[in-house]
Amino acid sequence: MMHNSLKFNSLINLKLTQESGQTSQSPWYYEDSLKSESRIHNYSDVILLNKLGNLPVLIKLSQYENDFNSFDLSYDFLPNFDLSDTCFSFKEINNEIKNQIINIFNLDFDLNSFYKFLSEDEKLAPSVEFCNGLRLFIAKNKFECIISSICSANNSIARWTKSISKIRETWGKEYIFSKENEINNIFYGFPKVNDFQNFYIDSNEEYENHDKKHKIDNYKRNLKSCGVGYRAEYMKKSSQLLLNKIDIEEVGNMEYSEAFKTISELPGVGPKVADCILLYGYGFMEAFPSDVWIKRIISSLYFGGNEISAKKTREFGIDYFGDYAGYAQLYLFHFARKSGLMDKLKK
DNA sequence: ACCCAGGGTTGGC
DNA sequence: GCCAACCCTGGG
Repeated sequence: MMHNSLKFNSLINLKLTQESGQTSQSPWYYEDSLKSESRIHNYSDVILLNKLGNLPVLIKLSQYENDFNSFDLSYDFLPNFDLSDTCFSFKEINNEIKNQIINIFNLDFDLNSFYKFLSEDEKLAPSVEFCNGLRLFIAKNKFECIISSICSANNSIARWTKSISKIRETWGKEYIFSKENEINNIFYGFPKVNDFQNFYIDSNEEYENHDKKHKIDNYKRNLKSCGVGYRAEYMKKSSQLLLNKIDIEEVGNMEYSEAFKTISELPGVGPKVADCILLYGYGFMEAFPSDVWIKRIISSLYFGGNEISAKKTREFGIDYFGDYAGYAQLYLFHFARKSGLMDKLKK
């Protein structure tokens, strides 16, 4: 039972933010409910309070269908948790949860100033209405974001989201909360960098063991069983680098250009994926992930329909939008999807 | 069975 | 710097 609660007063459309297909993480568990004939959207997931000994907390966010100016949060601990066994206070826990939620949903970002900026550009102005309340959905786990972004390359949103969920369910730590009032009470974390070192990537590796039992065990450790295909090798090699060479946290302290160079060293990480990791994983607002769609949109809006390269698209975005580059990318992508502009550009 | 596309990356010239 | 080849899976 969720008895602890917090309230947030910020402009945000939770549903839109959760469902906008951002690459940082799979959407949280969704269910809707009714309260005096008003519909409520509820999203839940587990977050780890890393400043409080990685204490796992089940978070549930609730927002009325038509209220984009506030949402409620309630949370719960694992059944065997006893606060008096720890040295933490409720106040500390509340603060830490609040900080993480502010970070994940980028609540410190001034949306209204951004909307003013968009409105002053007639090409961007229409996106405000389509995307009202859309915010960045920043990863709560940077490593997950890196793997998830590698998985997204040359893949479809539906497929890579499914793969990531499967990775979590297969190797992630399981958290089982009490079932009272909650439809879903089982959640999974994301496997650690260390876990990835033991994964197989090649199906031939399974047959090195003649024992049938081992074969099954090995299959369970084969990344490809999660449908990631050839990206398995990238994931494994990248996690080796993240263990031995590149410090995940350190990248966050770098200047954007240095961070871009560093994260690009990972196999399977090209310019587009690097920018996704930096934007959705680290919150580098000046990153401008340039994929085929953004390329087409920018070409159409700012280059008279003459298709420019992805590299040039990125340079244009960084240059033209500055610190709003990441948000501009998010809004343009979503606007193009929703408005039918994408279908038009495809032809 | 075949063909194609998916919010790209890699390695070749 | 450009372009083809390419790695897989799921849907038509």
